[in-house]
Amino acid sequence: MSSHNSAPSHPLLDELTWRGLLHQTTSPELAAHLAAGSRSGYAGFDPTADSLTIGNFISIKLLAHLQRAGHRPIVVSGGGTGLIGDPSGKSAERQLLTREIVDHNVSRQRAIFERFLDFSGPRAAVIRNNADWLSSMSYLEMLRDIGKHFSVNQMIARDSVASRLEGREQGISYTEFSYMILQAYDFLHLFRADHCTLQMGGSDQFGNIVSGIDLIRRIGHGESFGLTSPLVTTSDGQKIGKTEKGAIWLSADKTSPYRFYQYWLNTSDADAVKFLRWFTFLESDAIQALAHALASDPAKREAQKALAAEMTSLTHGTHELARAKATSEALFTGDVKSLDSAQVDEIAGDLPSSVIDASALSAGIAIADFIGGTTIAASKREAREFLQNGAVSVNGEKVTPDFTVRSEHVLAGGVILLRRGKKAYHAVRVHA
RNA sequence: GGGCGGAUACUCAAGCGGCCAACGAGGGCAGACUGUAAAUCUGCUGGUUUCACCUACGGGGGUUCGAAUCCCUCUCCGCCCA
Repeated sequence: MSSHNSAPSHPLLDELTWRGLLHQTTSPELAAHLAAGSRSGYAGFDPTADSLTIGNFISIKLLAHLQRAGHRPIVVSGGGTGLIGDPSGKSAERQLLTREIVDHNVSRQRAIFERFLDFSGPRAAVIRNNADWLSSMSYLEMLRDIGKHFSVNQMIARDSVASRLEGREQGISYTEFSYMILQAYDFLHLFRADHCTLQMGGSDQFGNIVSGIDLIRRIGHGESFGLTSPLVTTSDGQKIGKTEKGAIWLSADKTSPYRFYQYWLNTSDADAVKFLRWFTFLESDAIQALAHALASDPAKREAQKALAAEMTSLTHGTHELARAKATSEALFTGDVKSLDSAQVDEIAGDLPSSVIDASALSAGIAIADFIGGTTIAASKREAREFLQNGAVSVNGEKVTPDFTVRSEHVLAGGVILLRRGKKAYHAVRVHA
């Protein structure tokens, strides 16, 4: 196993380098290989969920950069390996997914890739499902033709395996132990079927990538390459895209465009420029300009705004971006009373909401009771606490604990907007 | 199979008959300061009709005026001996 960080000399590698997305390559020859012709390269994705998160976005972006540099990206959905489970980076044995779930997830993820990669033209992206070649292969074939080329001595030396062998309490099953053979075989298959000569992935995939390259050298009698991106984290070492409310997904039904926009907008100063390089396709000049803007007037948050705008339009389109921006604007300026009913209705659609009967309101409801059943406060006890702290607003105006909600507080769109603290909103729809 | 130790709130981790809804740390949430940032400081972090009651310390049963704390049993986990 060897790695190289020496100066790359191909536009793709240069691009990834200045963006901070190049961790290591398997060979210094990669630049020459890319320069000599149009190549095909792939990255794999686990079908463990029916969508993808911004944690997966870096791998998607590697493929996108590859395509922009004149090569063909191949998305490999791990429909077959997903039935096994990759032990890399996992401390415990994983639960196996059923065939039905994996198939369903693979098909749902397709739609996401179509937004970031070009599926037309001479360098059209393609999607492959490794279940197509893995599931038809017999166990005997696998052992005879593939397994023969793997040394168990090397396999157990692998970090992902070694860490599981150390502690007797966790262990690793034969199934997961075999994972690396399957992934190596994927690369061989793609090498043969699609002339694919490059595999990309996160730095934790380096070992698996090298296994594939070795296998191709041994029985494919060809040369292939690997490239990894660094593990991306926030400045305080947190995983990106993990929030208390769950991961940030790339599909609107799991993370609304508004929430998506807000996630990026809330990026800390320390991370903003880094994220612009990692996640957006903005040019170096544009990012430098934003870096200067951030340094000279951080309060304006221009870098964060650009990041949020870029990511939202890229992922959900310009129409959704405009909506997310408008919603954010209205909510955070507190100026919700001047909105017309259509606008209020749209905003309410982006927020967690609940329904209340108009008749219940005519008598007036104490604010603590009103908030109790919403996402603003988990219980009435908590509601009282927030009210005591002065954390609650109704329609953009701070309220006191003795406030009573009445019919007159219903906005044009038949909605009452609640806010707790700075960022937690809830819409109550009033049913006539 | 035998011996020993353990299972406590989101996590780690005290408590070992009443002063325990349960020390402390982390996390989370809110307030102040700000910029929908970071850092810092303060408060909160089981529920309700708030100073009272209810539900909780792996499951079930028991002792006691009273148990997270003692006893029995079940489940799971760790260590040691076979």
